[in-house]
Amino acid sequence: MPSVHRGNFPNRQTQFSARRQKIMQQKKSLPIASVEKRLVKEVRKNDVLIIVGETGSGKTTQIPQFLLDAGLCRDGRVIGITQPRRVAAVTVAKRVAEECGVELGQKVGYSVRFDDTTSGSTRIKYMTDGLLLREALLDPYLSKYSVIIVDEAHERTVHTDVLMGLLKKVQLARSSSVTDGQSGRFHKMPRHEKYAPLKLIIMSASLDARAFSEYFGGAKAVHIQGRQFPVDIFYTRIAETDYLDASLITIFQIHLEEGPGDILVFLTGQEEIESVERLINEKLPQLPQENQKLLIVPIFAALPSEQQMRVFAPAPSGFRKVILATNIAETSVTIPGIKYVIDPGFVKARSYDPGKGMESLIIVPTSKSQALQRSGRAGREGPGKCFRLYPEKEFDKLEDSTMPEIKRCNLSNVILQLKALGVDDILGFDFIEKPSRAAITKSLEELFLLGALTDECLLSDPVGHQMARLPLDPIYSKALILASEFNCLEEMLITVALLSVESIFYTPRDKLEEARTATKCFSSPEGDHITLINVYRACNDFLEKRSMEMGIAKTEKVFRKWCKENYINSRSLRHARDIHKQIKGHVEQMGLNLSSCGDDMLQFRRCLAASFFLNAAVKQPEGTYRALASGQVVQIHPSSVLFRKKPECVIFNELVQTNNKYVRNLTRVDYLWLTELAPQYYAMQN
DNA sequence: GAGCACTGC
Repeated sequence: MPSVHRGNFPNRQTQFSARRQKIMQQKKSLPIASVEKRLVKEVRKNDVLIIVGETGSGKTTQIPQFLLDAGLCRDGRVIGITQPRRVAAVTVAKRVAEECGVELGQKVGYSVRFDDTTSGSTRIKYMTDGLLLREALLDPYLSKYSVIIVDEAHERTVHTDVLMGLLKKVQLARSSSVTDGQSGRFHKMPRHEKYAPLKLIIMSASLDARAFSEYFGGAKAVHIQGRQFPVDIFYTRIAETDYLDASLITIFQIHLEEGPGDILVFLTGQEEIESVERLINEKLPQLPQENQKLLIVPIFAALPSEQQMRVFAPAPSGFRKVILATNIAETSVTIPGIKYVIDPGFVKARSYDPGKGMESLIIVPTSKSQALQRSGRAGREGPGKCFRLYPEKEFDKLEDSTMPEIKRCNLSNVILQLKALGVDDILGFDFIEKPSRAAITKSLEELFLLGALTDECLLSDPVGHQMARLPLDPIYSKALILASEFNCLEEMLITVALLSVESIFYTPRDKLEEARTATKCFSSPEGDHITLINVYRACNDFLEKRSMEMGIAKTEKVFRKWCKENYINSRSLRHARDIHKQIKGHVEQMGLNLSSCGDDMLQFRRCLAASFFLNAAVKQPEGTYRALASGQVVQIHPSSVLFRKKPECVIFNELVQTNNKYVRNLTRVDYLWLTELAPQYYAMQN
């Protein structure tokens, strides 16, 4: 740079202090700043406090700082703040470290799976709720925390719900004034002076704090004002029969009649998004030339991240951006520039049928709070408008809030963790909302069949305890334990890592043939599990050969290139590699026998049969399959390498209901292996 | 010959 220009740039020191000044100003202007004293007083006075704070109140970043300044971290103890999502934990921690003027990982840090920045001097610790649950397995009293703040509690994720039940117990066990023998495992341990009382703060964005307050014995609730711009809500006069068509019309109506500002449309899935995108692009040329400046940007979780990033780029000058999004834009991703929201009122949600042991995704109406959350996305930067594509009287009929996830999912993992935490009576556990008896019984039964529970329904030793230690689906944890006996733990580690992530195969519709040719060289005639291992090892071999020649940064680039060339989703494969590394560490610590079966894939397939005997299916004369455990008639999913082969007997990992009932991720096995390797179960069946 | 909202350990 020519030296004459140098004087025109502020030096780093001035830049730094200018930024700090701006941060301090922003901090002071937050609605929460004026109630610091009152909040601290309430926290001191109440063991449990519910804080209702609307979007933009600053509760997540400010309250931990208030409490630290007020001296709640004395004796080296920590304020823990849980978040349902990793990104939130990471970004908020970075922001707060900056506000405090400290290096991340010192006074302020975060800890999420695969990424822990905390140190001995960390006093404000942001983390995911699932991680705190794991910590409780090692430290049942959560003894290093003086305060635990559960943020975004209104989202009611499984982890948040279990955590609240657990924290209630921990608080009771740590309070010196209470003497009871009803607090699960805690009564087995002597109450000790070193466990100072634990303060709990439950933070929620939903206006209704009643459920939380009642759950915590009538806990005090305080409200904090948010900073949200007004959003006008519009309804249709009559019910729409086709909400995709209605969305399309509304997009064009806004585009032609309303002022500048981007549009966010909430659709239920990839297919709908792609079809609306196609329809817009078909209609666009029919508009007058000057009205054709619309930029369509899709976003959903399965989209490769480079394409996801397109939503953050501003539209070219004169263009209006239309974002077609799934629920990802409701909470996980905040998109700037949105002034108009179109909400057809539907969402794709998971549901679980304990009778059939089957999860499925179904399209259902949103709840009121979800509709509110969606409309709020139009008022982040200025006043906005939200178009709900249903009549107002339909809104009144919606459920107030979405059914908590814990009532819609398989509970095996939850129950295994609770058992490991010393909660033996699952039906009697104080859930904020109790799952159905049928769902609890079904999962208890499954855990029993996997050998995790004894006849008395207690955690078995060592199998049950080992399974609970592994952060995996219980059936995969069991597979690892068995694999060490079958001498194929190396193969099984790769398999369960890959089964734990989204599909690693990336097949864009327009390049179907190329993708197929690319992945063909990995496929095994025995089934999908060995095919997955082949991909994983091919990638490893490639990287090993290359990494001798280059550094880490370059390896990363080469990794992405390899994935792209082979039509592999690099995000999924990286995730699987992280899981593989983490679980490998766990099984080594547990002293399992880390051996390989080499080329003896028969041995590995026998191990698969022994592990997944609950998920076996046999071919029927018509060519369909019968799942042995539930008796359901299923088909092989077309993505399987066994789709055409149709072997007599298979084990599978997933049974999903879409247009048909499909099984996915399968391997060919011998029916006789099942009766040999799981005789208790197959004798019972016959 | 299909189609998979979103998180998380």
